[in-house]
Amino acid sequence: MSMKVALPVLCCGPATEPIAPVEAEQLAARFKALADPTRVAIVNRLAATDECCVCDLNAAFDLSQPTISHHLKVLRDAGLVASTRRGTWAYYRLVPESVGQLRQTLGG
Amino acid sequence: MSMKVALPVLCCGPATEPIAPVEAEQLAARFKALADPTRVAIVNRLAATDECCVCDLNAAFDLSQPTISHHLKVLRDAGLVASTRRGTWAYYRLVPESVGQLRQTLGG
DNA sequence: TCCTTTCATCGATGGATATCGATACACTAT
DNA sequence: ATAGTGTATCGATATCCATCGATGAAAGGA
Repeated sequence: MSMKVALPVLCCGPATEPIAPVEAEQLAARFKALADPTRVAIVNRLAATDECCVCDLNAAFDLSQPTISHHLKVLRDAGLVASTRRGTWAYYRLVPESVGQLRQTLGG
Repeated sequence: MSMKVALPVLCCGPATEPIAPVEAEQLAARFKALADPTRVAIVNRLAATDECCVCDLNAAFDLSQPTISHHLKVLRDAGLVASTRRGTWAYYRLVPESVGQLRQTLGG
């Protein structure tokens, strides 16, 4: 009988502690909010203008108003944007901490 | 008759040129590749170990081998990882340029 | 050659999502 | 109050995706 002790030839060692599952889900949820061209464009616009009202986004994206509202809700639920109502209009802005968390995950 | 010339009260001006649609789709496709907890964890692991064989990932993620292979394909198709076959094993590694592009999009 | 191991692909399925029209809600002005 | 406008939600539908078992392909060892 060949003892076959087979030294543990790890192809790749777990160099550092793997990411916590709950944290992976958090990050994935936020990346998913960016997994749509319209939402990428919205975030890009918000990054350039600090604040933006929905009426302007409706005009900019050749999509129905409910669809834009849906995308904004997805970004809101992910914590990537925040909204404020002033009078008739709703204004949206980025949440820098959340965006920064994603950037940091990508090796920032 | 009140002319109602309504000065163009732009809620928010388009401060800079909006992102090109084709570029938004490119970015969204890559973010979509990260829109899954398992894939976030894989990328996190690759970022820590430089190189990793599939057999190790299969052992690490409590998912079936085809499922892991599927996730690796998604990451490959998005250009976020690359693979090399050496003998029996396939080794995966990050593609730093692609990851960097995403980081830059997030305000890097 | 045959067998084993490693990895990729295929086919199916349950669940999520993007989109729209219709509708409800919130605010302003008359 | 009533009307009008800006925004959110609802309901429906077509498409996409994560997951699995089964199978195929490729490499190495007996």
